[in-house]
Amino acid sequence: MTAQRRSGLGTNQEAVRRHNLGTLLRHVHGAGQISRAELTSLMGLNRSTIAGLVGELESLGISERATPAGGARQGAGRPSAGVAIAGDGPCVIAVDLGVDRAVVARVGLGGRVLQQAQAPVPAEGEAWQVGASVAALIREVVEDAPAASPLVGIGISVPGMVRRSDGLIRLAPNLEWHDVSFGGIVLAALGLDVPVSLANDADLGALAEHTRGVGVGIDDLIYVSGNVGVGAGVIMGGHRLEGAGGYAGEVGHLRFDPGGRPCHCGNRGCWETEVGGHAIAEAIHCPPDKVAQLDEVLDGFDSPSPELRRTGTAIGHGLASIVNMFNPRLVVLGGYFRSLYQLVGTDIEAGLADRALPAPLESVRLTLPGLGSDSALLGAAEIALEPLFVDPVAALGTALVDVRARLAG
Amino acid sequence: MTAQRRSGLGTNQEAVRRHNLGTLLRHVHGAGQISRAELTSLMGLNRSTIAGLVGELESLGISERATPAGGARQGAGRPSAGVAIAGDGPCVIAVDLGVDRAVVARVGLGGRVLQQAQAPVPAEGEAWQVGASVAALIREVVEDAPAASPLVGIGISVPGMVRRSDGLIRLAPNLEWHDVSFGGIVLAALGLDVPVSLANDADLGALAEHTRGVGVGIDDLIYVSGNVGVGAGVIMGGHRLEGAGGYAGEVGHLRFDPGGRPCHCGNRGCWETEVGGHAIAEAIHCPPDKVAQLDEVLDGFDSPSPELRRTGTAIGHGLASIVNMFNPRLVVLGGYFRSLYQLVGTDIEAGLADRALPAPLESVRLTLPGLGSDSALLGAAEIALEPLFVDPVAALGTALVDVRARLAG
DNA sequence: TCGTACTTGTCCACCCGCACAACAAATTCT
DNA sequence: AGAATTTGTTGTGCGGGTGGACAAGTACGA
Repeated sequence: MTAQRRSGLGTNQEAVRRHNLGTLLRHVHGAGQISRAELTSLMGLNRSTIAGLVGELESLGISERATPAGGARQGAGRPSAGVAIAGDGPCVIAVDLGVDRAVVARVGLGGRVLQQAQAPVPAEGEAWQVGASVAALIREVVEDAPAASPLVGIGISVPGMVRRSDGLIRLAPNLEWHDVSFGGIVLAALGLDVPVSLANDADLGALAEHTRGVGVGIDDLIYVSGNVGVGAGVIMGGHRLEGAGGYAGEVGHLRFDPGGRPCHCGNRGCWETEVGGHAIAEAIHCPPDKVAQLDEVLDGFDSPSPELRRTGTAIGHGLASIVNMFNPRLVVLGGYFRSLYQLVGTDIEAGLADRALPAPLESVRLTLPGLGSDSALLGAAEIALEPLFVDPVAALGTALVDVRARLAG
Repeated sequence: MTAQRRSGLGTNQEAVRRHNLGTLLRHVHGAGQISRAELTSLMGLNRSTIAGLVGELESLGISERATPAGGARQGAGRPSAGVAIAGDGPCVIAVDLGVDRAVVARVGLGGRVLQQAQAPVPAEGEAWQVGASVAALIREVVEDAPAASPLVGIGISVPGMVRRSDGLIRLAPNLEWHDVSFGGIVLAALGLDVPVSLANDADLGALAEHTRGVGVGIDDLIYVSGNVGVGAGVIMGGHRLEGAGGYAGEVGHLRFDPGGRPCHCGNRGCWETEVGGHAIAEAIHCPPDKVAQLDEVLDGFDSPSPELRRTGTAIGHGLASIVNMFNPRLVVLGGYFRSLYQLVGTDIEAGLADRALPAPLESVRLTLPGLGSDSALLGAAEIALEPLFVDPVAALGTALVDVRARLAG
């Protein structure tokens, strides 16, 4: 839902104002704090126009005037006034639903995590149980929220396939969920009605890394996440690749070896059967019930075993297909691929270099996430914040004020 | 480059006018002929605004008033005046560079092919030879062009990987070209200086099918082209997927069978080694020198042989990986896949259904191109026309008037 | 220490472009 | 033929970005 699709519509002047106000807020959000002078050059608008927009943002209670960034002051001239996120400005709830635990945070503009809480998720938990657990965490997290701070929405990261039209969880294999309307469940448990956005964890990882991680300024990147299942979030040309239903990026089921092991999807030799959590757990003789904590197990290794090195090569070979398909500038390795990259990075790189075409290979770089294990959580915050950048006024109109009181009552 | 990437810029009112004029022209271009009433509802602007824009288009010599579309007239009320492409309106040169022949056309707005010519391309021809040949075809094609019709640019479809930053042909395996600046070569042979755009043939096929083929109104589609090599053009969310360097869509080198045949790319068992032109030619015992005319050979078959059916299944299996990755709504089978789809379509469909994930599978459809074998040519015209839709006034400013005279002199 | 140069914020008039309303024109329906 | 309907045309109004003039605030140099 990044840049809304105005497929062929004209632009009237009201839309201009909306767009400019939203874009300005996006810049403030991206930088956390920014001077009006920088905004004028970034947006290519006149000083007076920026002044008007900043004034509107302030009167909406979103931003506030900041002292001219005391630090690096360069050149002569009057210092430019800073625009900063207001202390009790709008916020969102971000939920990272993992296979074994849920993390919930209240996040403000600028990606600031204001409160955070987490709880284990019972294995094979019913959706409504998990929903109740998440709702409890949300109550906890808004406990200290200032009454003036409006809640714009809730963003939820899901380890599975999410239909983009309505946020239905079509399939979350490792939660054993089919067609679950988790957004509705959480809202019902809270007794609230705010906009809820759900998306795949890898998609959100990509979004977060693009907005405030290693991918800032890089418009073609892929976030490959190893989390029991293997998935990818793709950003191309600065936009999220969603696909017709929202299921794009299912790289775990790329054909890898037609003679390979059977996959839970019904096929044989999917990439996931080689580099997925269960395959790796088996390779390093890790008990199956600890697959969810595979990254911690892997972090315990200090030297790569031959099995792990083979896995690294397989990761590289799979990445080669991905790189050939998408030609990204950056591939971010998330989930337990993080740990693996630190252990057998050279094997991954070698496997990639061996199988990728020269042209896409020369411009691609592998890297670790810049946000550690918070990528998906912060990505969930981003999609919930998104409406603010499309139309700040409208988004604040539908936002919820004094959430704490409403949840108490 | 559909909606240009104003990455974070603001919109001033000059940009509004540009955008609206360009969008209006895009609609006229898409429909060929359209009424002002339709334009008002499509663009969501006021009648009078549309009137102003249409007036500007007419005074630029791009469009002209048309009688109210004599045909289906519905409802009461004054009939709406039509907007049609002007007879001597702007045009472009489209070049479809094939492995064995080059097709050149002069194409006007609305995708109308005004003149066309073609010539064989010598096997292993040097780039400058091919360039001279193409230049001759261009001269031929502008022979009868009205002097008033400005030439906006040249678009060239290339069977290979094209760098998007400058249009350099990095690799065209079946022409045996490496790092060829074909655009410059053609311009030099013509002694002209007009904007030249180059792109991969599959990318352009996707673009053309999306603009005026079977993919009209479908924003997530893939055009898979079998043309000696196998490539794909991807349109997602209505935008071309280009990738960092412009090489996205190299599906021919997806890993298909690690124990398979060696591929010219240096690997083993790429999809192309199973379903590429040479593999198919071998399977049906077609002499290697007729690979370029494989579609004609295939059209000679009236019943599918077991070898072809196996190939069909392999195509389906490969498409499954593509569908899992991109989740398109439509997959268009171009090149000799057209002939194959007519022969062994059920095997292709079965192979796809067998291997794709349920969620992406349920919304995807396979189909033949709506533009036959002209997809790439018309796509080349589209990229050449593209600047007109971004800023008609500027594009006409750089256009070349009275091309015929200039080429003669 | 003071003056100059430079950059930015603020205020103003101005212009551009879209919206809106009123009227005229053209066609269908009754 | 007249009513209803839809659209083109025209003039006015308004929103919003632009640009200039001036003030404010800082750095640099004498």
